[in-house]
Amino acid sequence: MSGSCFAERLTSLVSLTPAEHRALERLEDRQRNLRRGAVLQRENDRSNELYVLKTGMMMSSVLLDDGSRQILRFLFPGDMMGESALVYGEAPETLTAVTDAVVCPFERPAFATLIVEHPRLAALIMVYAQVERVSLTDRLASLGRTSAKARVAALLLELRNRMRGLDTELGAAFTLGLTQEEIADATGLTAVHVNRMLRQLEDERLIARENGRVTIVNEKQLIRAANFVDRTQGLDLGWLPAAR
Amino acid sequence: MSGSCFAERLTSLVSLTPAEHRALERLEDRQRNLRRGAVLQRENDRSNELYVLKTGMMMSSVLLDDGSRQILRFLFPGDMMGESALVYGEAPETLTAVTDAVVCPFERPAFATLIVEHPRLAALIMVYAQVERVSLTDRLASLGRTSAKARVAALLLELRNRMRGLDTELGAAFTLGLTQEEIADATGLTAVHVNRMLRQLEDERLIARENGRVTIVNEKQLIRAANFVDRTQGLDLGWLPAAR
DNA sequence: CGCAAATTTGAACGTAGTCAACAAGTGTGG
DNA sequence: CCACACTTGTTGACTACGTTCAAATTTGCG
Repeated sequence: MSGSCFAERLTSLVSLTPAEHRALERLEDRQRNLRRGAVLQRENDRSNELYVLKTGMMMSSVLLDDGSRQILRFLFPGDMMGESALVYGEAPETLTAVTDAVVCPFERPAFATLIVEHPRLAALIMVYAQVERVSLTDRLASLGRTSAKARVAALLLELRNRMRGLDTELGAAFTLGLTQEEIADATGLTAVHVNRMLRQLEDERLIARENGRVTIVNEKQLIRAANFVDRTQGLDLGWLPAAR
Repeated sequence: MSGSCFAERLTSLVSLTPAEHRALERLEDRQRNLRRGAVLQRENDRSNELYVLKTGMMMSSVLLDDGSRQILRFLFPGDMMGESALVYGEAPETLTAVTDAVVCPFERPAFATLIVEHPRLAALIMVYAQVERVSLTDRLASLGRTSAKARVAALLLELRNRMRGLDTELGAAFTLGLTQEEIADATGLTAVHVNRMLRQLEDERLIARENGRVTIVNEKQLIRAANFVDRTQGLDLGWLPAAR
């Protein structure tokens, strides 16, 4: 087993060569611990580093000038963060720890070296960027064209599926780890309305709740209510270049 | 001047070597013409090809099962399309010609060859993927957290800026080339309400309209009304690997 | 235990959607 | 050349989904 979280993520798609493992481990030779609520990168601040999330959950968000917040994405162990440092001198988004977390920062030149020496890893990074892009477009369609109930249901399903990607034991019950206000900022709703939608989903026996724990009671119906599309199937990586 | 549209786009960031030019030209050795409304790639269809848009305007969209549509992105000459074929066996989105258009299709192995032989081009492709991702997150925040008026205003500004990227002569007036229904599907609104918002922007002297032509009358105020962030400034590509 | 944060619920309000009718523009075939 | 169908744009009246505001209750934490 490699010491690299990012490598571990990639091995779910292809098995890596020893040289590739070593290259990825170099990205994670430093660590930084974050407390819940800590800000790793702030919008409009100078940004030179990228990160791999090692443990915990984080989120990326933007703040509008009326003070409202839009959560763009939730991040889990093995996710790469802060790629916008590859493009923008100033960060376009804020990275915040949702739970206590451990991240591995690395510099842009290290990234450049990686893609020169390991073109297959470059390709795999592009693959993950695409997966993330499609997830963003699914959320865009959710915000643009579905009801409040559907958006909340879709978020629950997305988070459950992502958590199951890390812990295949995970069943129908899981701990959200988000406040209703955070759910609201992710779905483009108000906390009050999120509360009503959760209650409605509960009344309809699609989910159950105790404290922060959510149980998906009727997954089929929840998927329908959410307009949810599962993107974890049907990946096709036949075109990848040879490994080094 | 290179024959490649994509190369032309990249040269606005860095100047390319002759070898890089040649490599990009190979991606565009075939052409296909599309009529307005033609579908290049349909959601859930098998997808093996990628494309570079040569002339015209296209869009990518998804269809929800209640029949509503969300437009994800508008595409302009030099944009790469269909990158999801790098990941998914079935296309997650539909590609449609908004105007008559010319596209250059190429196969996934050609893409693999490109990034192996030209790591700096791989890096530049990642850079553009990031720019596109940030544009998507801006739209996500727009749909999630801003008013109908702001969303319409933001779309007008975004399209104008993208068109100006191609034609630096372009002033305050430009031809939208979209129906109000298409604006609605891009902003998550109804065509009726888009009409009202355009009228309101006109009544407030932020824009003017005759036929399909829009003139930005008061850009400063329009930017404020739209909560618009211009991302064309502040790019930083100092980390790029050496060219081959 | 005591306090702050988070959740829950109700009532009133407002933004955007729905439905319907009409006008203007566009292309087609008789 | 005009009649016709069809798409797009425009406007009004009504509806409904989600927001706002306020207050009570529960939960978690020092």
